[in-house]
Amino acid sequence: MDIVISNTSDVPIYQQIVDQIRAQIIKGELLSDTCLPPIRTVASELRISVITVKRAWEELEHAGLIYTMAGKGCFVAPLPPQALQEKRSALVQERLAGDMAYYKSLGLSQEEIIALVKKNYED
Amino acid sequence: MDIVISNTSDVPIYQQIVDQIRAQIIKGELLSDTCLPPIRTVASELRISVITVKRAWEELEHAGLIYTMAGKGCFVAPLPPQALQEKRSALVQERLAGDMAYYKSLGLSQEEIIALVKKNYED
Amino acid sequence: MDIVISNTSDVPIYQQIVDQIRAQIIKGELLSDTCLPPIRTVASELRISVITVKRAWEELEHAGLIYTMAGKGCFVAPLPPQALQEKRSALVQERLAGDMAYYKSLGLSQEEIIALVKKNYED
Amino acid sequence: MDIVISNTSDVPIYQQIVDQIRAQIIKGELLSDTCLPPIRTVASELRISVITVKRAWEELEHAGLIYTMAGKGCFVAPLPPQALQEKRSALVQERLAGDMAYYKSLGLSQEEIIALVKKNYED
DNA sequence: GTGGTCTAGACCACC
DNA sequence: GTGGTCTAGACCACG
Repeated sequence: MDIVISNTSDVPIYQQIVDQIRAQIIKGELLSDTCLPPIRTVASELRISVITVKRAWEELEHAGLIYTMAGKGCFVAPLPPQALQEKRSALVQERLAGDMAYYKSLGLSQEEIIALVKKNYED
Repeated sequence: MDIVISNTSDVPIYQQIVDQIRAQIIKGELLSDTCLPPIRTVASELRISVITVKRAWEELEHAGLIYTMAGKGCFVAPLPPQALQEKRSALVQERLAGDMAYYKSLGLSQEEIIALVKKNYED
Repeated sequence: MDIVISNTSDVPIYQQIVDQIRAQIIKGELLSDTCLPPIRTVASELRISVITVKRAWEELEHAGLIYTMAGKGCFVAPLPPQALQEKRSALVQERLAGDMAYYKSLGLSQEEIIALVKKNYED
Repeated sequence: MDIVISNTSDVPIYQQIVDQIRAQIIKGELLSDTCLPPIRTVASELRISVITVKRAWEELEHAGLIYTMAGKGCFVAPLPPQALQEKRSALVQERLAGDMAYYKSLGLSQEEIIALVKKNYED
């Protein structure tokens, strides 16, 4: 598990975990039916509460990205590449809408946004 | 005052107000030393508590965008265009950093992001 | 009348006026029985409300520094030099107590305070 | 928490709290990453509203002296001694300017002020 | 358990 | 009329 969390961020810890696991699944870094580590292990490695990890796992299960087998553990859901692409698009689209509204509210033109993207993408 | 708030948004009401007033000041729609409407008026128009409006006004004052004259009202701070530009850039830069990190974590290339911006800017 | 007021200060305008007139009387710059200018004149010169000036005059009268003759105007009270000295001492003493408490609460030694006074007196 | 508040003072309660906590941090009596007591606890001990304590905490956070971890509590910010010194100097300098202006307006010489400081420091 | 937000209502000081 | 402060109480999210 490659997860990095920030205690000072305003994003809830469970959300940070969800975001990272989800991204790994969508990008194919976590393959179907791969077994996720036990929540206690993750909790101790990240030095956070088991409850928080459980909350993240629940969100992922609810999103259909993982499934639970009682007593055995949690596994990456068997999703076809197409389904992963759709989920990715949905996430991107959702975020993009808010972003465009924000930048436009500050008076940025399309060209300015693109210029900024080019300038800041590598950081 | 052109303010629109959403009770269902996960963004706090006072923050929505801050964002909109700030944008109007930065874009020059609200000129220096313009008197803002009394907090009670705004509160009744938006059908929210006076306290919530006051909270927004406080944030704006703390950010140096407005100043208060007790007993008289609140006014747009006299900021030179350059200062407004700097504030705008700071806001954009701050948001952009998080955005780029998010899109890159989902595996989007620079070209994909730009294509999406072009496609969704007008909505 | 040599009065300068600041609208942005957190000190109430009427208080600013009181402070300055009081200082002038105590220092002997305004002599006994001198007639103060009409409140309307002061108000228009300072571009403030008549009510505010009246409030200041009331405070000064209450402090025994001026007296009012209905229909004629307000005059500097005839106070012996000794009384003025006492008032000055009282004002100084009152302020000094708060100041010492503040500086001590921040951990400044007597020597540090004196050094700062020497350094900043001329500004 | 060593906090003493006065209901009769003209200084707002939340400001009294801010002043005292700030002084304790600046003087090193509250060390970095120390967990402050929950706002509800402080409120009940001081017999004031939770809101008032929260207001004080907010000011301290805005000043960079403490940081908040939602759901966990508030902690003293990890500031190097140098930063604390700078904050102390800033506070002192700000107050000193007003003090010097006040004393000079009453006609006190530098020597008189120093004499008064020596005389009243111990009280 | 913690803090974050919002509400309704009150009292005060200043203009 | 204005804003400044404080109160009591509620609901929510996070851990």
